[in-house]
Amino acid sequence: MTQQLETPRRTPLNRARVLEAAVALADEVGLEALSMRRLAEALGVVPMALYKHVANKDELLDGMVDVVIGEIAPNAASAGWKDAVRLRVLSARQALLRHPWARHALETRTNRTPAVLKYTDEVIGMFLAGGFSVDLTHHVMHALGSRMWGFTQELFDAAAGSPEAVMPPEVQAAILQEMARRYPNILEVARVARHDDGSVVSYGCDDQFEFEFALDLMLDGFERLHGRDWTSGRGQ
Amino acid sequence: MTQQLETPRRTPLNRARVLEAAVALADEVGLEALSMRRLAEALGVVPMALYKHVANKDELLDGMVDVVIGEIAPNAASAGWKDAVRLRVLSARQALLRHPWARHALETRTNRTPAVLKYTDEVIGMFLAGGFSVDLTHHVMHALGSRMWGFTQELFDAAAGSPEAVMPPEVQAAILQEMARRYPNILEVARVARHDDGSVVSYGCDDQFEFEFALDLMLDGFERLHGRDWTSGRGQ
DNA sequence: ACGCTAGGTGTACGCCGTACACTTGTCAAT
DNA sequence: ATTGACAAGTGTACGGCGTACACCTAGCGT
Repeated sequence: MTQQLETPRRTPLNRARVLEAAVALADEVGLEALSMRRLAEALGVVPMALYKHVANKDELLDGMVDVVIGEIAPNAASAGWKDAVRLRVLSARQALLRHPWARHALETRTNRTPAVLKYTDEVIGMFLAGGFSVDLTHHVMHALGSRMWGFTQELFDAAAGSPEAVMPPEVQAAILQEMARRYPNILEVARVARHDDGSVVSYGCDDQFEFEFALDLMLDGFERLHGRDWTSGRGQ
Repeated sequence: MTQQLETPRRTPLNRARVLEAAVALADEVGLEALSMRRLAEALGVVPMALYKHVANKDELLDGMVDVVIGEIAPNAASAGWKDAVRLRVLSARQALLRHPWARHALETRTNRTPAVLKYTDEVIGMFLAGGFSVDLTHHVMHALGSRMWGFTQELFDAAAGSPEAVMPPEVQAAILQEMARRYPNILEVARVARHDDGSVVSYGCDDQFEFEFALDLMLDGFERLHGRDWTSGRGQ
């Protein structure tokens, strides 16, 4: 009776619901804080119940990646290969931006899930459809690398800014001075990247701009190679 | 007395020895298998002893990354920015290839250790010394991204090959056929990438070639932009 | 001779993933 | 109506993890 009130016979879990909840939880608390126990709790269920729907945590993560990839807009039949790839990659980027943990998950896993293969296959298909040789396409795909998914390492960002705001100003200034002495080039670049070049705060790169800059650089390079019928001399 | 025989007053640990041992252990067993407990055991010491030399595991990993970066050849005063960057990056690649776990560690950490900053600063310095504007250098560094460290995502590799060798041939063939149906483009590219186009085995991309291909593509792009005094219209 | 300190120890806590044995609710076949 | 197979969820337990905290102890400067 109490049971009837509290849990009116929960509609049973299934793999899709588990994955969906995992994605939502990861969105909320991050990938590191996502544990089987915590996910189970969020679903109002005991941890081991999850194992009836996913084999283990690795498989859960693979499934989560597949969910995100499923959000990438399908291939719009577009004019040329260049626009087609560009649009697709930028769409992938949007999907990955909605799920900040997905980037890391994609990097980490050994990813050969159907969704990953399907997306990869489609991107390759765009180059081939654009008249690229199989050989060039192969190298192009390597060069594209993770940019295919709409992300790049951000090893660089916030290298200088956001000094946690807790330090008294004179300490901040001292640190900045020390950094300027040791890493003058970083600071010079950071100063330009900062749109208002006044204070220490508000470091900001326009990530979208940077991403498109790099993507277009590559696509232009591909176009040039394709135009001159480049070949590696090792294909075929 | 027994103690004297077994442990003749071990020379005391220090941070450098801990990091060195951690690097060696990670080289041997991989990053996931590297635990504080296991590292302590390898050093013949109790786990908590490590905490006298590193603050915690994160700091240990940062230190390990610094060790690897320390192995990158110093900046050879070279003719032009292009060769200088090229050599430096390829040297970084060599260092990272010696320590397969380092790539992942670099991606994962929030890396602002002195070694990371120093290397970054030096790479930036090469572009500036080559006459690049600060603005262009900034975008170029973003575009370079993790390639600066000599690696790229290998999301692609071994996508088809190495079917674990345990399956009977007819199962392998069936799988291959199913893959050919669903992912025809991947398979076509993989077939060319495989140097002997005969059997299923021996999938092999020349990673070094692929890396240099992509690196040169970017460097050429940078050169072209620099040559025409490209500006983002947002710098300065 | 003494006490400070750096380096190493031992115990313990709360997390984690998950193996394994169990209950329970559902429904088809009898 | 009874049964029994099966899918879904439970409970307990194990070994591993990072690390807080109190403790010991050797060696050194005084």
